[in-house]
Amino acid sequence: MARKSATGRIGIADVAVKAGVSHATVSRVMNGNFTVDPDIAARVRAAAVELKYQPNPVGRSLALGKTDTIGIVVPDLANPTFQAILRGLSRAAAQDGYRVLIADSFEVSSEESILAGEARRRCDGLVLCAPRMSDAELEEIAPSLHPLVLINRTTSTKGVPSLVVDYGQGVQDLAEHLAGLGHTRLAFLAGPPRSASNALRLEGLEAFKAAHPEVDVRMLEGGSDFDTGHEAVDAVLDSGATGILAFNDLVAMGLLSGLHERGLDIPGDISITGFDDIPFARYTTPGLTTAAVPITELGQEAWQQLRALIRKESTDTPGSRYQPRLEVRASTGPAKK
Amino acid sequence: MARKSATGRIGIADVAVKAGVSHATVSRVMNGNFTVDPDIAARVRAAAVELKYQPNPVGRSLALGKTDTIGIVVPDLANPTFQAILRGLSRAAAQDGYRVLIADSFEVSSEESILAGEARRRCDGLVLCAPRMSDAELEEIAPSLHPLVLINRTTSTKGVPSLVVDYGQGVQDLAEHLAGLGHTRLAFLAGPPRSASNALRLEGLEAFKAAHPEVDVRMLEGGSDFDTGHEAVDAVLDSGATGILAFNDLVAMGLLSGLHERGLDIPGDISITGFDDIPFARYTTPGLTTAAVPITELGQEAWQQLRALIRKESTDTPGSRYQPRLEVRASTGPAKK
DNA sequence: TTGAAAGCGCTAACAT
DNA sequence: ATGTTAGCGCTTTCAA
Repeated sequence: MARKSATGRIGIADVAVKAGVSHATVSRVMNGNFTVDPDIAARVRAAAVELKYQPNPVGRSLALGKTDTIGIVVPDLANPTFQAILRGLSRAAAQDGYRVLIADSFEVSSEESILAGEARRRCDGLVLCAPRMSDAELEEIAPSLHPLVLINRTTSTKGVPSLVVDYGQGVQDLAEHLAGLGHTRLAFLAGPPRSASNALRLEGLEAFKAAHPEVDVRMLEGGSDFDTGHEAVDAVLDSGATGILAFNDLVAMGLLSGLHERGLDIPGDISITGFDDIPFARYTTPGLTTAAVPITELGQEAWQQLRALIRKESTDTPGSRYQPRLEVRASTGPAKK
Repeated sequence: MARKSATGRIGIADVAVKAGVSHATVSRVMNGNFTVDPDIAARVRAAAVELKYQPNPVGRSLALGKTDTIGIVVPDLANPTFQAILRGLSRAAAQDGYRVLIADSFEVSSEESILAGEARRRCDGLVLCAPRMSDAELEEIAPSLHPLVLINRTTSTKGVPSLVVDYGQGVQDLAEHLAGLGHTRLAFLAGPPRSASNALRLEGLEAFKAAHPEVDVRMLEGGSDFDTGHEAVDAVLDSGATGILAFNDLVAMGLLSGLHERGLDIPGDISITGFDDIPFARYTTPGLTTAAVPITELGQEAWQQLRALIRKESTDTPGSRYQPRLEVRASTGPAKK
């Protein structure tokens, strides 16, 4: 047996012995260094194949100071939006030979900075997805997280690109759509209080209210998942609103289900809008009117930005802004007279 | 500034200098070794805090021979089933201080063993999710992947627990349900050819056919995603079947949508069943009859098994078998006369 | 072209 | 109780 190293696995030393060279030479061959004599290189390669030798990435990482891994921290892995971002990120990173380490904060904002720090130390860069932490906290830890890319959040820290979706515009478009259908009493079923994208939606609604003083817009507390919508039925009915802007598609779907259980007709009695246009939004009953966000692209773009930072190529890219697209389906209709 | 180490980050040596002790003592303090004098320990801790020192996990991993990270390789990160498994796994592992590295093979079976090997080398253990590779290949690489847990796949290699869903029984239950509604012409819209869970479904259908010679069961080629179902409309109509067993919920939803576009009534004209009971299955039009799989539990259980292997606690756990539960909704109804 | 040796940041056995 | 030293597995200077 050729198992010599302490870990019990085949190490570079085993190959060196088998090929009758120093481990430095094995390293050169494994890394495609052409200063090695072809014959010796062949011998080394043969030995490596025979022993099924694969370099230990941890040793490599320590020597090279890089891990070829990036981290992503998300508030909730159950959320299709974050799943899509993760997918886009993973796919793009894989094409450049990078792997992705995930960290789910389960919406516990106090855990985020710890998770982010831990993930970052194991990785070459980090994507922070819709962090719930305060601006102050974000600003404090951002420098120690560099290279860092932010999604749906901005910071004044230099060199941290932000990819943000213009939720404010999206929600305005949806509200305009409802107003255009004759709705004069709207209600916004809000998202997690610490969510920056929720704050952007609120800003958008303020702009809408300013432009449409004739429309009454109520604010309802909420969350980001299906249950939130389902549990909001009473609050929605009490509000007397005929057009409901749900925080996102999941909340809208929960609400839809809850209202159906009460025997209400959508959109006959009440119109509902979502946000995100997750793949399932078109298969609800009725299909969900929503604002479509090119979310997988966002994950890909996050990698592009992060890669540039890792390669120290850019310091000047502030990030990108994405415009949602109004997607009208059957969950919205004319207001009841 | 206290930045001495080559990487530019604060290292154990910086803390040692600041506290006026050796780096070994710093290591002891950081690892909670009580043989250190309380006063000195306090001094070290103060220095660590002041310098914002955090041990480098790569150095630690190399010294300890463990990474506190596990890997998971999935055939398709866009598939809600694998997302749910990932979520359950990540959540359970996080509670024990482990992180998860993901690898998406994008249904390219030839990539799987490479991805698995790479992931495994960076991690302390691996979860291989519904691998598409051949039995021979799986058996060949399984030993080098240990500690390894398999999901929806079995192998004869010893010490590799398998968590499998009894898709055969589930599909039988669904077929029985359709037969009970009077359907005598069924069609199975199959999954990816290399999918072991597809093979299990086929076995289940054989058992069903043996028990119900009066029922005709056609086999249709397919896949695992929404598009597969959508594109199968012609094949489904040509088959003349009135009861369609889709490979999973996604395929069923795609088919549902395609049939609606052709003006067919579900379940009036054709009954459809899915598989998995993903969260969205109840929000389609009509709600999808399906076989519910406790998928998040599966991810959790995968971690329990993997943890036992990592801790070398078990060699005798063969794994677990999960029974799907028939979930009757509105997408199935009496056969047309 | 190759080997010896240093070093990546850390832990742990050993010595004091 | 603490410091010195030897690894962990690898890459990379520096000599030869």
